Amino acid sequence: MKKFLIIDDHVIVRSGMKLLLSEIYKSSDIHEACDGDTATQKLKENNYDLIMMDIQMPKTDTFGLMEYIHIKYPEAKVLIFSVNAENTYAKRFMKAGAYGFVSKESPLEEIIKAINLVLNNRKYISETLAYKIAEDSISGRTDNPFNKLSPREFEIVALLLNGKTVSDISQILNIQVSTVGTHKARLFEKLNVTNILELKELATVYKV
Amino acid sequence: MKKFLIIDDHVIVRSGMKLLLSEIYKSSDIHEACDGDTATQKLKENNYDLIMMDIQMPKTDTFGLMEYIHIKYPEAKVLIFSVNAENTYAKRFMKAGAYGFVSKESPLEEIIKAINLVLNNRKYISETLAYKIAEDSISGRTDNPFNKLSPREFEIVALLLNGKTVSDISQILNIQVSTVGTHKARLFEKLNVTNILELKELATVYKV
DNA sequence: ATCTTTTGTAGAATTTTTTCTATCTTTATT
DNA sequence: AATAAAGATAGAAAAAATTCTACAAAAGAT
Repeated sequence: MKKFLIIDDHVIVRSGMKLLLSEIYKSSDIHEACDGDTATQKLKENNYDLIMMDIQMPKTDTFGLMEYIHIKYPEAKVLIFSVNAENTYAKRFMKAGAYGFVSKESPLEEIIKAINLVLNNRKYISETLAYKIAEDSISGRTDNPFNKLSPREFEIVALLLNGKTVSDISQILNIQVSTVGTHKARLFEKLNVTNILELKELATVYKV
Repeated sequence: MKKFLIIDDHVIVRSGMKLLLSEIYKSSDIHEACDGDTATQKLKENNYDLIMMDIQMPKTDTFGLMEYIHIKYPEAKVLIFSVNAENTYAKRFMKAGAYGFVSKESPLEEIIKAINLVLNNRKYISETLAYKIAEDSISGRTDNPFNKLSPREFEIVALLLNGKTVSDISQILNIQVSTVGTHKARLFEKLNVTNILELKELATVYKV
């Protein structure tokens, strides 16, 4: 009897995922969480075989959640399930302990494959992503400027790109405004942009 | 026996929606389309009681599709089902002939309510959206929100959209920073945006 | 193993932006 | 013409963001 946790803010996506999981694993116990708080609550009370998580949720710092899960429950298997383009996010989440990364655009077979692999303790990334990562690491090249960012900086760009202000971010991340300011300045420097619109444009180009 | 068409590029969303519809209408015939081409194909071959459509799909001009459906099948009832913030898109789609607009973030009850209303030939929009639209039409119609701006405000949006800061603008226009600030606040209010990224998005939608 | 660089953090000072209130002008409305 | 609404402008106060400096911890390099 498998136990699943689905973390996603859209009720329809949760339903769809639930349906899919219950079709693959006839008798399974499937829980849902619509935000980070609910998720951590559920995690405290249960022991899941697989956690499916979206990385774009309004009130939740999903990268932080990923790290938290990985530290608190090192055995947990998290399969990231996202609408975002893989390239930039995937590597980071994998590094933070995720077991796999599938796009919501993926065909059903691929999603099923990913679920099965992860349940069997194997990591999953799509072929195209694997290729990209290999390519990057062979050429030692960071052609995507966002790869130059540190984890914290990346966390902050994501929030910035989401329209969050510096003080919003300082609250979300529980750090001082000046700290956010420093990160912001450094990341603008690294990305060679001077304002949020340029940042947005760059992010669009690199499908961040 | 109801006949439904779900147009969405995410297989999981389609599944979730399918599940939901089949739960409300026990015996129903539910078709899916993952893009505009498939959708028009399906529409040619079938007569649907309700069409559920996402407005954000990679390879599809969904606004064009909406207009096409409305012209070709004036009887068709389309319920827009979107992740986008309502304010910007909803009105345009409603004007183009949609019967309703729900956000994917909406709670289940609201989604169900919308589906039932539309099936009974009644239009549906959320209360907050209705309020916004009413407010708009009371104040100053002009469906392109940028037309609501005064000449000076328009001058300032243009500069803002160009990445200029408030103090840049005060210099360029030879007016006080606080004046620019006032204009900016008023124009954000009129356009119903809260930050520069939203402004940019709105400007893109309206090809400003 | 040691030195260097990068990263995460923040206090304090400074600069910039926002907000609030208010005045005068122009443009509608009756 | 009289009155009302909308627009352009700021001063002052308050809030937010940036910059500069600094330091400890982590990661990399030699």
